[in-house]
Amino acid sequence: MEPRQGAQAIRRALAVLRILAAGREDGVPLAEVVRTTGLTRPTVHRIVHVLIEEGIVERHARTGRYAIGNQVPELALARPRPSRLLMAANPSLQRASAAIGDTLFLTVRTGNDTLCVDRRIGVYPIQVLSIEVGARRPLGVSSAGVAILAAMAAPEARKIVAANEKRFEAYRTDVATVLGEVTAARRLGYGMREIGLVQGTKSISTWIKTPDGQPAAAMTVSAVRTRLGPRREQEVAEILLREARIIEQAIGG
Amino acid sequence: MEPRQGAQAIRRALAVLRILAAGREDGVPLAEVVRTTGLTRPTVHRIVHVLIEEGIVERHARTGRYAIGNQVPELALARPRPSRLLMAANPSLQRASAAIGDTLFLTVRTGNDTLCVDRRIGVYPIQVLSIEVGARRPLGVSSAGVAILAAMAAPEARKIVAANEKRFEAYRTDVATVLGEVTAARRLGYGMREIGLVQGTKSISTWIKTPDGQPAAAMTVSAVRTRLGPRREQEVAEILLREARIIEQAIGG
DNA sequence: CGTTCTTGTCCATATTATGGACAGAAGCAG
DNA sequence: CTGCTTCTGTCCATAATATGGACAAGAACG
Repeated sequence: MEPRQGAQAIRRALAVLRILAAGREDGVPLAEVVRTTGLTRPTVHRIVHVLIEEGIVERHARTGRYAIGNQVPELALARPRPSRLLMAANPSLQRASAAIGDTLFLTVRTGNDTLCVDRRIGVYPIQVLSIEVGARRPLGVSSAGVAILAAMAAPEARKIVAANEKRFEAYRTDVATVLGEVTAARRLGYGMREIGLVQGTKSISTWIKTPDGQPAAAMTVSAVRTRLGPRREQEVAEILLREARIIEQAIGG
Repeated sequence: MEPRQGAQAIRRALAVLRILAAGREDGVPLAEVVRTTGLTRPTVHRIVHVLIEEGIVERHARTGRYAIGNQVPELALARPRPSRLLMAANPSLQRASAAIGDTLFLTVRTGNDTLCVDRRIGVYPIQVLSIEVGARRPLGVSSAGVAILAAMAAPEARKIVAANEKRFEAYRTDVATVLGEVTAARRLGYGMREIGLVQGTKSISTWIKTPDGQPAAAMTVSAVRTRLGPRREQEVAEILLREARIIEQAIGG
């Protein structure tokens, strides 16, 4: 049912946009877009430059990198802000942040990516602030991504991981490792990474499902590893799991 | 130099998105998109449904209308928030709002549209709140649009107004009327509408130019007409003009 | 129960997007 | 300087893609 045809160019343009979005403000060089999308260079070049003319993409004068343009947030203003999820999650994030004291993230799934949409800084003096709101990563490379994959049907998770294969090497991981972590997360009931994307950090993530059973988001605690021994890991996971269920209720009702 | 070819479909998809954006949360029926874009119905239908599959557009179950989807704000997160302009304008808006007491709007130009990006409610008990952040109109139908057109080179303004012709009738105006108001605004030094989009209101707008002389935004005061007699109009215009120059400095430096 | 509005689908056609091949620019090593 | 590698940009014959006329069916209205 999915593949409606007659719009290859539009789909490709969107694929390019998603890669550019992963580059945030700094953007992405053309060659990297070519590599990660698998399109040919003339095609990417054409798409990107048309999007520049349309104001959807910008090019940084100094670096030559391509980035999401002004007009995207302008289009986004058409939607109500803040989103349903952000409103529903707000009280839980506040409670959990107060109870745990380490940095808390809310991450959504968008296509084959995870996207950080909220961050709460805790009271403990050492905070892991590497991930900012807007950070976008291939599903699978962060503990949030692993949690979200773990909450999906195994075949779908495998499909996404396979689709992201080309992008994994930039994060020094691969399909097999990711699938291993996903399996582990299914057993545990939550996602976990002993070695976070930043050296010396550890992360714990619970998934949040929509009423129809699809995982839509993950709630993550990141801290320096020594703060998250086995005992505290258990405590933190319990808080996250409890709040995740509350958020699910808030979305559903 | 402008028209790079080989991406008709992408340009068309973006034209559709801009129309959908004008529909805000409620969205726009397909037939209206067809009318205002001038594309054929099969083409619009195909584009819109591909965009739905991609998560860029949503369809409201009850009404069948099409609206900007979840994924647009997600892509927008790639950019730093708030924007340069919003930061630069913030102190001026605060000062002007305090000094004037009526509702104040900051409106940018985006393509052939005006887009309200900030609104400040004043202290006076009767406020004109019809325009919300995110409201999008064809350039020319609001006093902000007239001001922005007045700040551009006349031929370019005429071109934009001509391009918007099809959309004017929905706002009960036409090309000749708009061009007349633009000429009047050039003489006055600011845009003005005795009859606002809402009955009984009056609006005054000053333009804000980027360092290269292109108008990028407008600052508008809207109030019930009786609040804006000739004398007060003069006062308000002076405040707006002063603050507009300050914002231009802040953008330039 | 015709009239007019809407949305959705088909498919032959030609317009459009594609990508191989070529080329220049910038960085680096010897 | 020259050769090597990496990047970005352009051309154009070709194949594949997007197009839109025609048809259809549902919804709202009088």
